[in-house]
Amino acid sequence: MEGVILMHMVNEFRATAPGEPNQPTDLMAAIGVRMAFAKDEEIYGQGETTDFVYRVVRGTVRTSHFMADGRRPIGDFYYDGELFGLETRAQHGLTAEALSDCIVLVASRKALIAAGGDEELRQLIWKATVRDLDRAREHLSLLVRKSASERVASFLMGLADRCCDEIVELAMGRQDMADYLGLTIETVSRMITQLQSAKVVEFKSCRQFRIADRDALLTMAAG
Amino acid sequence: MEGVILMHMVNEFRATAPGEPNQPTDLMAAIGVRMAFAKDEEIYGQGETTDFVYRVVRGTVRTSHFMADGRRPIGDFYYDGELFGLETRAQHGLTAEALSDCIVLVASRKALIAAGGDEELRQLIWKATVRDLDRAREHLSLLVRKSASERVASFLMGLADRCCDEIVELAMGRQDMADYLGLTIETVSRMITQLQSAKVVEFKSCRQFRIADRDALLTMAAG
DNA sequence: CGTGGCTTTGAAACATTTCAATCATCGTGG
DNA sequence: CCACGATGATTGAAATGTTTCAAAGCCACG
Repeated sequence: MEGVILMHMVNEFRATAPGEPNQPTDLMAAIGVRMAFAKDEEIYGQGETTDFVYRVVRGTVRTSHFMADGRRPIGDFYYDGELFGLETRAQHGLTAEALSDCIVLVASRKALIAAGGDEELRQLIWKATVRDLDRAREHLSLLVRKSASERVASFLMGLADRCCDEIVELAMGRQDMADYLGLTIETVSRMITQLQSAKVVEFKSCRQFRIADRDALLTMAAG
Repeated sequence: MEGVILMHMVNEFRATAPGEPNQPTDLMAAIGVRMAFAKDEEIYGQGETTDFVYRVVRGTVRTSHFMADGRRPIGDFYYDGELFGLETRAQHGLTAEALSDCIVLVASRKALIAAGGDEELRQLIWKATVRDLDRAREHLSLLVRKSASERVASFLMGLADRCCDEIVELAMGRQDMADYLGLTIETVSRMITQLQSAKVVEFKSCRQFRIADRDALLTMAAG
C-alpha cells in the first residue's frame, strides 16, 4: 500500500492516556501535541534536527540506523510512557519508526522552555539519557560473546520483566528481533522453536508467549 | 548523591567534541590527587560506591564486567585526558583497571562541590555521560552484524583517528581487543595477519602499526 | 640460555548464515 | 464461503565463518 499519511494531529490541552507517568506538573502532556502514526511510518529520520521531544503514549517505537548495504542495526525499542528522540547531537543519527500503530506526544524544546519547563526539560533529558546509556550497556553485554540461544532467551526475559501479565505480547516481528539481537530471522526462529521444545517458553501465536520455566529461562539468559 | 548533582543540568545538552581536556577553570586538576597504577592494577571495582571522579593523565584504562563464566565484556577504553568512573548509579557496575602503567587524577565529588565546583562538576558529568553514550552506540554498531574482519578494521581505524601520528600505538593486547570486539584472540590475530597480507596495514611489532592503505581500511571498516 | 607470557598458525569441530522451500495466517475479491 | 495472493514464520540442507584445541614461534627478562 502507499505511504498514505494516516496521522492526524489533535491539539489537546491536557491529554492523559494510559501509560503516561503522572508527574507533578506534566508539562509534556500540557503542551505536547498528540500524533498518530501507522505501523512502519517514520516519526523522524536520520539527519533531521533534534528540536523535538517525543513520548510514547500507546504502541511501540523502534530507532534504527540504515546502512548502505541494507543492514539495519536497531538502536532501541521504546514502550508506553517512555521518552525518546533525545539524541545528544543537533541532528538525529537514528531514524524512529512506529513498530505498530501508535500514538506519540510531541513537543518542541523551545516550546517547553518557553512554557517555563526549563528545569523540567533538563530533568527529562537527563533521565532519558541515563536510561539510554543503561540500555545500551545491557544491549552491548547481550551482543558480546553470547550465543544465539542466550540472546533470544535474554530478550524474551527482558520483555517478560517489563510486562506484568502472564501472557507477554511481542510488539515486534522476527525481523526486528533479529536486527536487535544481531542474528538472522531464521536463527531467531530456530532458537524460539528450540526453547519451546525444551518446554521453557510456550508460544500461543508467533506474537505472544508465556514463560513455562522461569528458572530455566533465566539460566539460559545469564549464560 | 546524584539527585542533587543532576538537578541543574547544563544548559547545553548537545554533544561536544569527545575528550576535550581543558576547561576554563580546571578544578579537577586543582584539587584532584594524582595516583599511579601499575599495569593490570584495579582502580575501582564492581560494587564500590561512585563517590569519586577520575581522569586519565597518562596511560590507558579499561572498564570491564566480570562474569561468572570467565567471559569479560569490555565496557570501554579511556585515553589521555578523559574522564571516567562516572556511572549513573550509586555503585559501580564495572571494574576499572590500568591497561598499562598509568597516572590518574582522582577527586571526590564532595570535595569538588565543597570547592565550589558544583556547576563544573555537573558539566563534567553531563559531558562524560554523553560521550559514554555515543561510544556505546558506536560499539553497538560494531558488534551488530559485522564480520570479524570488519570489526578489527573498524577498531584499528578508530585508534588511528584518535592519534595523529603516523605510527599508532596499541595500548592493549590481543585479549583486550578480542573482548572488546566480541571475538576470540585467535580470530583477532588472524584478521590482523590478513589485513597485513592485503597490504592495508603494516605492523612493526604486535603493539604498533601504520596504515598503508587508508581507503581500503575505511572500506573494510564501513562494512 | 632457558623460562614465561603473549602472539601466531594449523586442523577439526561447531554455530550461524545462506538459499530454497513449505507452512500459517489474514484480508480481499470472486 | 472459499480460493487467492500476500506477508511473515518456520524448516531443511549446504556453505561459510568463527571457535576450539593444540602446537609452535617470538620476545623480554631473570
